[in-house]
Amino acid sequence: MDKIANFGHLLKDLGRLYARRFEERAQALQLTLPQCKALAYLARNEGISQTRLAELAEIDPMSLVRILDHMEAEGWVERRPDPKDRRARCLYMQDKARAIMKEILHLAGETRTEFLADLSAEESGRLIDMLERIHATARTLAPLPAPIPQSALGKSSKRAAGARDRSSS
Amino acid sequence: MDKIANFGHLLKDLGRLYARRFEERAQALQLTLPQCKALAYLARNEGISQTRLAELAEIDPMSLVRILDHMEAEGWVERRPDPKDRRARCLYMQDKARAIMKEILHLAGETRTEFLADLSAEESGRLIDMLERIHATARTLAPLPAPIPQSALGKSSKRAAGARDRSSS
DNA sequence: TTGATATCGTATCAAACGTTATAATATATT
DNA sequence: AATATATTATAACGTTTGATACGATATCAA
Repeated sequence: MDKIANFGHLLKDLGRLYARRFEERAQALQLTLPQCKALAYLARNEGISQTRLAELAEIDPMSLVRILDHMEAEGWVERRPDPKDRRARCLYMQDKARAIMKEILHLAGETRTEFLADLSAEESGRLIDMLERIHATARTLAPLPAPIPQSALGKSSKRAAGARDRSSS
Repeated sequence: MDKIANFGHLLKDLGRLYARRFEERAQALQLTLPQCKALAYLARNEGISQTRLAELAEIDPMSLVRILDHMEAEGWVERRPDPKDRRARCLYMQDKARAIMKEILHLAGETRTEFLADLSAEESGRLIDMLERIHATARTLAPLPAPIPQSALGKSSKRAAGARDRSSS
């Protein structure tokens, strides 16, 4: 009936359920979905910097820091100083991580299959294709003028950019 | 290439972008997407309890409490004691909220249109239909045995159900 | 060189989310 | 009626997430 406001929630909720399900399967590995994602990209690009990995995997750099903090502490990955740039770190997988990459891909596949069970292979393909198209569209939207009704200058009164509620299911 | 682990992130990220975009549009109203969602369901069911609204809108009851706290403080909704059950509260919209329901639906429509711009009307319909099917599938998955490797009884050592990282983009 | 600006990684802080626990009240059972 | 159980709403807590700011280093311009 009011699918209108629901479109966004549908996406978000599905993302949440997918992550939860994947992590249920991966609990033996003690790895979260974002961690596995970072690992998957790192596997194909060992030696890159955090910034680069963040770009490739489209993970917020600050989030990546935290992901790596945990994975480093658990011995999955290693941060080595970059000999060319003392600011940067080069990222490497530990053997422990290499050993389970196949398992991770397997779990991801299982989870995806489970979610797409009701769709034909063709539908699944179209779905992912459409989602990617929307994502591309969505990522190029950022601007949007920002009204600024009346209090244009000087006045720094009222609710500037305040703190509102953002709760959800 | 590794769309595998990406499926979940795609959904989650789209949900995030959608909410952000909607809230950009709705900033004049100072309402978040979840708040608008709650309002939309309440509009069609004034007088219901929080539990009921949480069910209808599929919002976690605890989250709904917080959403209502804010909306009540801002004068959008009202919590009245239920004469039949002193535990419960009956929810009502304030005139202030009634006045902007159309606007909310309009903003939601705009946002949705914007996101689905690259898809034909038919594709959009199929997309939402598929997402809903997946959602239905996903919601019935909860169980999954939970391994419990060896330390079955007594032993409450090591990582019980600990705190892992969960960062993301 | 020196100084301005950009970049890399991280700390910090607030908002949001989820889980579990709890007070008050209602319902069911004996 | 008396007791046990369930339900409604909320509190309290810990974790996660996002935004901003910062220190260190690199790069560019003069």
